[in-house]
Amino acid sequence: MNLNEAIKKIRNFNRFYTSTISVLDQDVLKSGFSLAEARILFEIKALGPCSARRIMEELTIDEGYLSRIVKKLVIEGWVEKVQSDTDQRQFNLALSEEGIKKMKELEWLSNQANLRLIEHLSEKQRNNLLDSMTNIQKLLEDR
Amino acid sequence: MNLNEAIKKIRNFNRFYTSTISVLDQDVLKSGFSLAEARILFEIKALGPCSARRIMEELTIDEGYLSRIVKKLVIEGWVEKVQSDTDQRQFNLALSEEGIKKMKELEWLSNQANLRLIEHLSEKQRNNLLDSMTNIQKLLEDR
DNA sequence: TGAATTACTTGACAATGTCAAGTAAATACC
DNA sequence: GGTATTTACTTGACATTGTCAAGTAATTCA
Repeated sequence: MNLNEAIKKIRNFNRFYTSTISVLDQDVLKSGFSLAEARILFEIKALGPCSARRIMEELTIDEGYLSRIVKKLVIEGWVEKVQSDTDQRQFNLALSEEGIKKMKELEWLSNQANLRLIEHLSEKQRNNLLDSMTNIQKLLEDR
Repeated sequence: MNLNEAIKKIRNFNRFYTSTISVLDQDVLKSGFSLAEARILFEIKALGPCSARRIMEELTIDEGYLSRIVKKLVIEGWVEKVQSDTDQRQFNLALSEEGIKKMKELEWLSNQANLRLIEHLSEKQRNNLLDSMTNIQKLLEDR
């Protein structure tokens, strides 16, 4: 297949996969969190207690916007915010008990959605799918 | 690989591929169109002259919002809107000359972005990549 | 014919995101 | 040590994006 055909095929796959993933995301976003809120919560979960600055290094997000969202998450009880001992300008952000529970729920929803994606496959097909994913990732990841 | 591991792997791939695609989209969205505008333009391009109603069948979008965006696209000269002969409530929406040119430009940008994605691959690797994509699509598309 | 439906528009508003100025703490420089 | 600069976060003002429901005119159905 020549380059032009290849690009066409890739764009086709991109369209297909975007719509597949967006279906998966719907469940998680039924949680009542906005996309930005969810991204921030996932980041805090992934990083563990961290500063807003640290989150900004990971996520492309406006500083003021982040500040306001964190404020909201704190008010709603998902996140706890404690001024840092070593630097009083900073705050340690961490999931509250409630937040941890909620994030587990979201993980579960996401897992269910992904399960629905593959539950119709045999084990052989499933492994085949995973191989293809690994393959794509390997080919595209170091550019 | 068992189901739980499989789901984990798939979620990992989803994260990877979302971020890959979002890099691709950035170029196109530098065109100055909002996401909604771009989606509508791509839809008009794909469908050819069509009504707003027809676009709503394809895209999930609020009726009023669509109406306003079309209005804006007409004012900016990308789209032409002609009242239908057979049903005076409807309007035929089509790309203008300018719109056609602009969309070709966007296609080109998107192709370039996708090219950058694969230009480091040998022909063999490229075919391998495409095979994997075809494979994933086949396994996931009819659920 | 007139009641219901359809296609689109508009007003009011809510949610999301951006920019720049502001505050206070930490660091750098002389 | 004092002050200038930088850093971390906050806030106000505003722009963009998206939603809901009411409104208008044309069409369809009974």
